[in-house]
Amino acid sequence: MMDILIVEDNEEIGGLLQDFLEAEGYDVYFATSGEEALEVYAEEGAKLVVLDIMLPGIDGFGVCSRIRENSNTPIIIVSAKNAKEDKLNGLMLGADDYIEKPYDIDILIAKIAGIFKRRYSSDEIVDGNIRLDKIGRRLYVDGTEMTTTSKELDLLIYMLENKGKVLPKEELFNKIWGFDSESEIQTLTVHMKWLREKIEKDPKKPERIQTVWGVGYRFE
Amino acid sequence: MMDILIVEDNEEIGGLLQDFLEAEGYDVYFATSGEEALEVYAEEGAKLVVLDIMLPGIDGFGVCSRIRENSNTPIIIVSAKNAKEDKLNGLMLGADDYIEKPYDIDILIAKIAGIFKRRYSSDEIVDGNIRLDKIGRRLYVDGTEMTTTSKELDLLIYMLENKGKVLPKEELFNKIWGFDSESEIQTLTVHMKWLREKIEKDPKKPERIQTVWGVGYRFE
DNA sequence: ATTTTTTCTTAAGATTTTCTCAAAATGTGA
DNA sequence: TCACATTTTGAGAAAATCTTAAGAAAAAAT
Repeated sequence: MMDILIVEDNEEIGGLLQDFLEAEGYDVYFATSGEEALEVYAEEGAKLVVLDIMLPGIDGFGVCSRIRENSNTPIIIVSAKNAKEDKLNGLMLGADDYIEKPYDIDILIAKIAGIFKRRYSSDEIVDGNIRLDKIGRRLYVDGTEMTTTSKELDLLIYMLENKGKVLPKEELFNKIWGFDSESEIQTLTVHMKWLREKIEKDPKKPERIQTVWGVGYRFE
Repeated sequence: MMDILIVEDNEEIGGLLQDFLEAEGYDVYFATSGEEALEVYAEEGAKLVVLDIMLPGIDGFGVCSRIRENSNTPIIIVSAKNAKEDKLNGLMLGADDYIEKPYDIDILIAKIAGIFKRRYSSDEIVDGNIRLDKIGRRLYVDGTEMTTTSKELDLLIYMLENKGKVLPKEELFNKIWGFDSESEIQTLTVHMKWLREKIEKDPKKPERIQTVWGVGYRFE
């Protein structure tokens, strides 16, 4: 199943949008008509649909209701400015969001990211004796809850999501503290120590958070 | 396809940059206008584009979006200092990185190397009884993991990627230690010894890392 | 406003990696 | 084979990097 199905009759707009979304890491299909969209959707499905209302042939409402017939795939309706009727109808049909043309690509990307996050990002990571509830921001080790600070949890999440990779200190630091942080890189190592105390059996001999000399850390 | 396409209207800066990058071993083309860049790009393509934003005629953003239309060639945006808007726009348009003018050539080279590494080099090298995980920076010999130091691993990677070639000591040394290293070339031979101990069946009779008398080494 | 919690800084000490040196071993060409 | 050049090797020194602890600063909660 693809990530995003774009339905848009203007090839230029659709193509550009496709590029942007692919740059964000989504698997995108771009359909230029309602017919094509429904066909592709029936064939393969999609996690989210970005749907222009103004389409030749079957219009956006038609596509929306057909998709809604037997699924609750999130749909973002795109339509010309001030088409209030569109907004009403679209939302009535169960679209998840609505955006006006011409739209700010940033906002659309943010909306999409938000939907993906709410809908598809697993809220729990389980790895060995570690269970991490991302939504509730709680960490369980061997079934018992550990209190963690915000930074610790962010760090752990990032490492869990990049298990097996060597994560250079700079990368970790930039991801968690922001590339423009004023803090010292040493701060990272201090947080690592605290994390180790919480998740390692023997913090003196870390098995999960391994240090890779001269480079950074690797989560196992 | 060339390695790097530089787009920069200042001939002096661009020419200098070209020299530096060619010294790093890249195949570089230097275009002085957006038009020329797009033409050359359409003709031949490039693995990476270093793009100045301020250009006469089609500006950098234009070039960026045109290139992005049907490719995801990595793009590094170069722009005047503190032009946060440029940064935002550039990154929005799908640039992979951003660097401020005046920039440190070393940093740009590092960014480029990073992109090439992430984008165009595979994660795992398998060769005979050796398996090397570049992402995790781990070495397996006959299936069992060997601990390696950073330099050892760098050396081994370089040799694996240049299998069969005679690698002069100076070349190896410059690649791993940097041409401006203060260390003695002897250091290289010490590291070779350590590597041999890790990957050779009989380190006294090396089969993989062969000595080429008076020149350097060759990996078989 | 005060307390509590989190985050950051710092510096000493521990650890690991890297480098240097010189003797021993090996290869090369006359 | 011999003299010479180059490489290998081992041991220890030096340098770099990481860990840790303790206290200061900042942020959040009460």
